[in-house]
Amino acid sequence: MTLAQLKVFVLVSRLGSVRAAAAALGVSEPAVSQALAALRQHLDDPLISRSGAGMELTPAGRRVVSIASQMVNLAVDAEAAVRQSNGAAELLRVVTSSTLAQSIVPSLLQAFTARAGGIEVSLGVATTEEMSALVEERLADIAIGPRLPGVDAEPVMRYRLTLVGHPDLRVNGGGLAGLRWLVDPTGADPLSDVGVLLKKHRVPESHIMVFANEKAAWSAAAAGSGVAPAIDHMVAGEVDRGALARVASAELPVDLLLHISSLESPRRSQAADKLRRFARTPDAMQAMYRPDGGVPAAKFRPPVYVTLWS
Amino acid sequence: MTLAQLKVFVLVSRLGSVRAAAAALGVSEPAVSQALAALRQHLDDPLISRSGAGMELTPAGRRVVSIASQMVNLAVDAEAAVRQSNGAAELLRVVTSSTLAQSIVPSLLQAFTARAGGIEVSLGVATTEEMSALVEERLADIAIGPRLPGVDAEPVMRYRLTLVGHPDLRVNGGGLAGLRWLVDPTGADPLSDVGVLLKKHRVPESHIMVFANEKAAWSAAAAGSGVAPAIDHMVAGEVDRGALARVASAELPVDLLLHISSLESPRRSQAADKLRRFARTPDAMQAMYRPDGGVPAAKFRPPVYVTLWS
DNA sequence: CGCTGGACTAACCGAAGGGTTATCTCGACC
DNA sequence: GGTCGAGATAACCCTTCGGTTAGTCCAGCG
Repeated sequence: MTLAQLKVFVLVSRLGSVRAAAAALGVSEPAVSQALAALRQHLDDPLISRSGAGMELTPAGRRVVSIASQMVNLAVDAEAAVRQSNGAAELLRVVTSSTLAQSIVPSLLQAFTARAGGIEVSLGVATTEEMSALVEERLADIAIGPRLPGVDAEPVMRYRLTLVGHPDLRVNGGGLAGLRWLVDPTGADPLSDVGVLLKKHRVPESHIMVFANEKAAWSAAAAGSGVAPAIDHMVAGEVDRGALARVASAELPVDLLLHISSLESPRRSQAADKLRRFARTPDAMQAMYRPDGGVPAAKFRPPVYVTLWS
Repeated sequence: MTLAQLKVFVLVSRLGSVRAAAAALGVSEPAVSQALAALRQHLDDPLISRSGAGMELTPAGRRVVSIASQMVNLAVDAEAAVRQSNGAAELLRVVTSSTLAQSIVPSLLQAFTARAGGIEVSLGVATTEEMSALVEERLADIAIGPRLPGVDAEPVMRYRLTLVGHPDLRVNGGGLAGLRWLVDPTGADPLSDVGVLLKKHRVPESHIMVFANEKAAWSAAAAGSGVAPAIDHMVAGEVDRGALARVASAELPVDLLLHISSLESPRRSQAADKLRRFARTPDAMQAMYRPDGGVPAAKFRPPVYVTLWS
């Protein structure tokens, strides 16, 4: 019985599938399946098993989940305690959507670390569903994205979701469902703002193309391949250049709220608390609205693309 | 950071020495030293270091001990929870002294398991100091031996400690310190009843011979090699046969109390509670006073000699 | 009835854990 | 200032963990 196995088990039970846990952990699905098998053998109990849609915990499994969750939490505490005792930088693990990880969040975090000092930030990308599980299991300290249920979430920023496409593009009768949608991985997350929108308008899978990042989707849109959802002030430069044009419709543009979510106050780390407070300051607003991600154009920094941490 | 490493660290900090922890765990001292080194490296902190007599925790070490202790406890809980959910036998880990493990305790436990049912008992041997640490860290459920400080201890039995030797042996002027003492490993435990006695009378190390078990010490005593402390009713058979004779002195025989110790009520397992209650019944008394250990002479059962459990 | 998605199994592999014995280092202590 | 006890290290071995890819099994479904 290792801590890694316990972590896997907790995540599987929270996310309700081996695949989802594997994705959240950034490993192959057999790796998760095997860790689970090892734990099952050790405890001599199936713990969790498939049952139609989702998985079901055995009586023993139910009890083990809560204990295992505590153990994983304590492991995090232990590492944090040592760091703090030794005056080392606190570690703040932020998780956000693919879209935001490419634009708003890095500049926010950069401003934050420069301002706060003594805090080391790592950024991970996850789906909305994963964010909930990660924060609740304390595998991440802060989630930035849609409002997460079950944890302490507060709005920090209002932003406008726009649709852009080639300047000559005209939307004909079919409405949004008739267009080819060019999205980044966040668009494939059914609980993301874009995902919800696509579902609401019953855009068929065949009309959705997922690109590795938002920039790629934009350039495809600029080439006339379809329309791409974008955060308005992030795509403003392209629109000004004339490479892209906003596409108006009944649903878009729409104003949305960006939330910052973490555990409720006593259970969240000090660093998480600091970031929450910082996110409400004018400095933070300025950083988040800056279109270039806050990084001087000269030195290119590849987007942080860690799915999760060890 | 593995659970095994955490267990080692907790034990070292409780017992105040690597050697003691190694002995308690039944492994070599480098094994413990290495586990500790691995944890130190992982957490990047010395955690604990020698300082004159004993060892001293670093600030980080102090915080990690308490967290690690909780984690080890939870690991035990998890396994117990599974066993219980599945209706498997509860596991009761009893720890006692070498002497008692050869005589009184096995018959007590045998009577207990026969009576209670659904409880699986495992017996380990440890020094008095180790017993305290093991019970407090929940690496054992029950300790049987001298009264342990800091935990919930109650007397369950009165027994007489006698000194036996060859029938022709005469004690001359030198008193107890002048005799050759033939003891089992419990005699080498400075906090055991016999150990306290030896210390009190300043018996020099050179006059103490430690045998692997009490029977061996007795037979050496019967051969005239010296005197052996014994639980009176356990050695009665040998005395009746004329192989040994009681040696009277100012200090011995002496009446002592056998204690049963465990964590206080809410924190101890149900099985531990049952054993405590059983130990006060007449059936238990009868089992403990039976000289042959309750095992029919015909089928010999080797004494349980696990120092600790995995 | 075959396809497909999701969990599991098999076979393999490198890294780490955890054990041993032998040796080194260092502080306490006569 | 030897000596001794105790912790740390070195060298070595074996097992387990944790990861991969490839393939199997099975339920649901068109």
